[in-house]
Amino acid sequence: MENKKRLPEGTETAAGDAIGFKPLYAQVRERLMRRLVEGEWVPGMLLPSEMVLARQLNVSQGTVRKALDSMTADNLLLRRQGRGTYVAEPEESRILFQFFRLSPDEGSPSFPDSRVLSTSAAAPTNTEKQQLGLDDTDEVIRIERIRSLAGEPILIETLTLPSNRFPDFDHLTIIPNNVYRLYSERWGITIGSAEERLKAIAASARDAAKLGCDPGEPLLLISRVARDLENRPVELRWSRCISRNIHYSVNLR
Amino acid sequence: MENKKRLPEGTETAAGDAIGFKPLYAQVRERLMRRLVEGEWVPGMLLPSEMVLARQLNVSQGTVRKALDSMTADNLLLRRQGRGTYVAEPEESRILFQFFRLSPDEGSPSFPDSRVLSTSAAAPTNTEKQQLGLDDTDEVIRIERIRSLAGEPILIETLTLPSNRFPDFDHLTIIPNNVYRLYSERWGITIGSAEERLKAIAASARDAAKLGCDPGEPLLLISRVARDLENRPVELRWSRCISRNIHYSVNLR
DNA sequence: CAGTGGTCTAGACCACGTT
DNA sequence: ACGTGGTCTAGACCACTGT
Repeated sequence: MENKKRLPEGTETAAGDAIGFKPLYAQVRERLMRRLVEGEWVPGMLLPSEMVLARQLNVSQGTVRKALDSMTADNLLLRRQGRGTYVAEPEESRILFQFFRLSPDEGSPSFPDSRVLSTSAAAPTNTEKQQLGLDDTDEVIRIERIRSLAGEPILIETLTLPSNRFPDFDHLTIIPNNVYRLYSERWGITIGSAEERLKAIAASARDAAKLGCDPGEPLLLISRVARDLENRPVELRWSRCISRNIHYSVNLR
Repeated sequence: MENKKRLPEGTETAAGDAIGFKPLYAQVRERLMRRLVEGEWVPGMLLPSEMVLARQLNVSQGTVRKALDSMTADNLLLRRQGRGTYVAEPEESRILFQFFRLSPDEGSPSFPDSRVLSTSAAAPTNTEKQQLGLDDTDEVIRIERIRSLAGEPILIETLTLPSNRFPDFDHLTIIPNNVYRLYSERWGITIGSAEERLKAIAASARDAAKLGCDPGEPLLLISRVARDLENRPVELRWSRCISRNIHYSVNLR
């Protein structure tokens, strides 16, 4: 029963290096992540079984399992007993659960409709440059849309995308409701995480007109930075929401 | 190498019962949770080592580890290599990280001061009865306080507690800033989780006066239901926050 | 040094889903 | 019947901590 030595491959350092060692399962996770990022495995695909991966990577099944479990915890994979391990898909139900935190005060959450007001290309603002990691030569795409629940407009939002990550965006004839599925299918960009900041603001005259509420009415402002699997920011989102009959929910554990 | 049969103890059912089996590690977790809930293990205490627990419970070390890992993931325990496993304490730094999601727009988050405006006992409202699971004979304690960051009042909040879970609350001379530590030390109640709902509202005349802002100014309303280790609701919190220079942050993963 | 949790392996059986 | 992931065990070595 030979015991494999820890050899962080690709990161050769001096022999006496006392720090910076990664557990084997973390190295396995990184290898599997690379296969996801590079598009070798696409959403919906069935992965090789644990035993096969273990032989491929020359580690034990238990170590592969620990890596797969960690990726499953991050909603990147889906495991089903008796069937296998699949690459997670950006379906509405999962997006709804993972990235959409608004629910009606009475009743269960559902995915809102959306109507695009405008799409345009522009030079990024300073904030956009900073949050998306762009420089002066870069360009962004801005999309403004209104989203409704049960026919009632509930929020107006602006999406900002870096043009270089979304080539030919302007060739699109329609922009679907579920943009994360679009990012995945059209450009192979998987949204893996996001940070949101919430504030209460007064409705601007413009937003009020679009939403059909009074100017100055309190709106919930949700600012999102969404990141891809390599943790690079790929979308800014700035939603202004009428929270009269709707709330944003958070679980603290 | 005998293989232990799964015998969900304490839940005897018909022999042919095909459903409702719990994995061993989940049963171990429940046993350990009972020792926490019943106060055998108190915050800060060093738990027996994995090997000792494994012998006590007649399972392998790996199974104990899976239970301990799961409790550590829920912030109930703290594990330190070389030292041991400790019961988590409600210190400010942990509360700040786990239960306090407000940060200044510029700078790092910190725990706000608080000044109590009033404490009173009363009959619960219908909402309170429903959310705390009380009936007509029960009574609640209400605390209203203002919290400040860097001298600036940022929010006013109302706490509602069921009197029967907090006997002699009115004997308290002072109510400390960190009430979760108070709940733990005085009544042995550990807050394990909470749900929050956020909305944007207009400041009432009364809140505006107390906070020193304009009536009608948009405020972030945060409604919290906090639960103990047995998942029973033990605190309602209704915070109205000036979010001009402050935001509520959420990570979506 | 001894003791702790952290990692890794190997092999077994179980529950589930497909064939 | 077969292959999958899920659970459980046992034993080994490593890294960290305090003596």
